[in-house]
Amino acid sequence: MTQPRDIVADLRWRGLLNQVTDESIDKFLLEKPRVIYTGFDPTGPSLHVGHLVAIMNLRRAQRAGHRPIALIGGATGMIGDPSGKSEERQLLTPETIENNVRSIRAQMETFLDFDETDGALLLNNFEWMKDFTFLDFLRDVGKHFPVNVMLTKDSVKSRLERTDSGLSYTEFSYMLLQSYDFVVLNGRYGCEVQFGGSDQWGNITAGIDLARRMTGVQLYGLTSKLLVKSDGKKMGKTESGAVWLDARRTSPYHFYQYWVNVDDADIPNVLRFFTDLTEPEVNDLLAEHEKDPGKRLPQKQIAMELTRLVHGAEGLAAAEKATQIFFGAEVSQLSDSQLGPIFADVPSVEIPRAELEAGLPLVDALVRAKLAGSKGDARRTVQQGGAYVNNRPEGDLDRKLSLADLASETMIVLRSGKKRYALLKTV
RNA sequence: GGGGGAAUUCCCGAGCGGUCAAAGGGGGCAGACUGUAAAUCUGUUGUCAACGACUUCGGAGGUUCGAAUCCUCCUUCCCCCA
Repeated sequence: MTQPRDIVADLRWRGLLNQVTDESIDKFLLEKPRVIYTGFDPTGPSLHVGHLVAIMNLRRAQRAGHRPIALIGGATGMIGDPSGKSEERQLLTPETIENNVRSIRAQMETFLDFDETDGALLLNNFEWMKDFTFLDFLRDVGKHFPVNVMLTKDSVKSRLERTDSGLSYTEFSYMLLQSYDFVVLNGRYGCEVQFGGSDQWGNITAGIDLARRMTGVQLYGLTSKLLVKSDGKKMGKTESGAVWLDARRTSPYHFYQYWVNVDDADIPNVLRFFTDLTEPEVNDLLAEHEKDPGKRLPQKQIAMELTRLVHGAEGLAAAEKATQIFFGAEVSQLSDSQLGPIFADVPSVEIPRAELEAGLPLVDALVRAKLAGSKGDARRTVQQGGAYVNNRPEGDLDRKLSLADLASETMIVLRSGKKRYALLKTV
């Protein structure tokens, strides 16, 4: 049995370490390979950037020599975790959850190695919760939970202190389910450590308490910091919503662009939190950036690393290709074979060739391509000099697009402002 | 159960019976400066066949030449007393 590398030290230099349930956890994890789990509730149809740190931590644990378990909360997802939530959650239907579980399962496989013996495990707590009767649960699990202790947990307390939204018995019970998961995973798979975000502290310690009461074992927990951007917003949120890991929801191009556009102020944290780069590599990049910020080396590195990890080499190539074409010089004399692959990847619209032959007003084209919310909006963009056709600025309100504007056999590149692109394809 | 207050555009928030498509701020979009960054400055921000027209101020009616502004009922929320 090989000795694992120091995962706790790794998390510490990355600035990810928030709290540990026992200071000796680093020794515990150095002694021999351990089984570590993190839970993911299938509240959405896909994982998003908000989940990424937790996933990366499991990945780091695996690379350090441990065995990670990604637990999908098919059961807990039906209840809704009150931790960090200010209001009662809307319950999801079982069908929705089932669908979510399925797609999350697929995504998880790109981050962890499930193949080798003792490789990562992907489990669903619905498996052991589904046949657990309410009476049995109350007798076997509930009995070990003193309500007065539960009431002191921050996740519960903060909700009770609010006058405008209470806490239902259902959500109150969430903690019991997650605690029981830990006990089950320990019993079945020898799992002894739980990782989670800082909002999971209460649930993790509750699980450790439960295990001690039910089986007498000593389990460990570790929470990581949540990354908040310099502007105080959550990482991975854009105006239009979450940045998903599912290529159908957030295309590799957009995913890549999201990271290229990370604020300078957030660069150090993003490098440490989201990439596998080592401490010297990170320091080098930061030093380079300091010398010549204009090159935006770290941004490009981050975008490259993460796009490759999430969307594979092909996804990265597509994203880079699109970036290259768009952010290069004037676009012309391209071929469909060059533009084709990125067509699906950036916002695109198809228009009948006849319309273009007849002369399609630029203003209409901008609206059709969703680069403008209305014709008035489109007019404004044009008037203010923010409209581009094939990267050439167009300030004429009456400008009509014609066949002569095609950048390739069938496509025109539209752009609004500095970096919002769309493709127009004739059919 | 009784009494009082509120609901305005993406959000917060001002709003006199006509001069209200509705102050101001935030956010968004675009321009300048840059580095596809931040900060800053500028313009813009209901819709359209656009010097005009149409649709908006919780909902439904009404008063009036004219209503976001007044009246009635309804819905929702907040506060005070029981």
